[in-house]
Amino acid sequence: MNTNQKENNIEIIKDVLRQYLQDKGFRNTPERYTILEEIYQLEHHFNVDDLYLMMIQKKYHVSKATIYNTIEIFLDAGLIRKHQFSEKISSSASYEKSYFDKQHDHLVIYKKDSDKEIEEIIEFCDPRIQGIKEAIENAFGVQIDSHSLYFYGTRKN
Amino acid sequence: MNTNQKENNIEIIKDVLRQYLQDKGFRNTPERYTILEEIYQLEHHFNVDDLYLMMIQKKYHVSKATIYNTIEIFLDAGLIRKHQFSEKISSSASYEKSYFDKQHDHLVIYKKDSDKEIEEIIEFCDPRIQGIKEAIENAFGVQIDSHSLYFYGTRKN
DNA sequence: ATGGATGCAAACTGTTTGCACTACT
DNA sequence: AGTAGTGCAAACAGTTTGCATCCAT
Repeated sequence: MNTNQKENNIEIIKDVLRQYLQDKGFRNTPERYTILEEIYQLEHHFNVDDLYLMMIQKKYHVSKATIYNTIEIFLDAGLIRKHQFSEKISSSASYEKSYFDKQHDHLVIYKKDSDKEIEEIIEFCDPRIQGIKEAIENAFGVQIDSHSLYFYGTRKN
Repeated sequence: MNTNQKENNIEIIKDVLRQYLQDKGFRNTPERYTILEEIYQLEHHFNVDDLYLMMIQKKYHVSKATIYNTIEIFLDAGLIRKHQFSEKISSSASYEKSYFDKQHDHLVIYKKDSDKEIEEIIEFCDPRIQGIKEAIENAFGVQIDSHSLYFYGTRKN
């Protein structure tokens, strides 16, 4: 993807946000667009602190409260996804931009003999999960809106 | 399952713990067995606070620190499993006894229009997940030790 | 007797909240 | 002008940690 396409994509994304804010009757604050831009420049997962520090470095004036608030909005708008990679409950949530990606799941690879230190996170997409989803919907009479699937393992030597 | 079988099961479980503690060179403290008994009397998911309050009510003298410590041991011994049902990161972890169960996954049903208030948690077991697991193992050259799969949805009306 | 395990309380961390101020609409 | 949204700091909740004491080995 070249630079022009990226710039173009950012505009699309901003339009999505603009539309969403309008539909919900929320305000068009500059902070929301700035945070969105930052997120869509990231290629990998990030957490709130990463994002906050990045923005401080770039001399943007945003508070963590606003980042948390904004992230809620982006989640609801479908612009980002939330993950909890570490099994440690007190570790922070991770996020990733989601608008241009298809839904995918994650393989968490731990370092060997390291008590759950994460070595790498690989994304994958197996269509069979759709079959399971439909089976569950039928079996229990529910409408499934989302799922999360994580595999945890270590590298074979 | 009748009462005799249950009592029998508890003895089996205690033996598993005894063996585990011995193998690891950990001590046979009464607290560990008491907490194990309490957990294995529970039919549903529980969190640390539930367990702590239950034990206080029954006049056992255990601290939360010990419960947290003990739960780590039980997890490692495979006697319990850990879950994070709520997508809210700051909500507590849930646990369940695991020794006699087969691995299963969870369907989290939210109350309609309730911003993620949980109505019910249903367990299911779809063998297709094994196929996905094996595909991932082969595709990425990893050994998968565990997985977690959650579906999130609402009841159909 | 020795040091692993416990109880207690204080510390910690990620997230949430209250409040005064700002700036969209 | 009115109020949603912001920044800041304090509060919060679940979990972890430090330390004195206890007890399994």
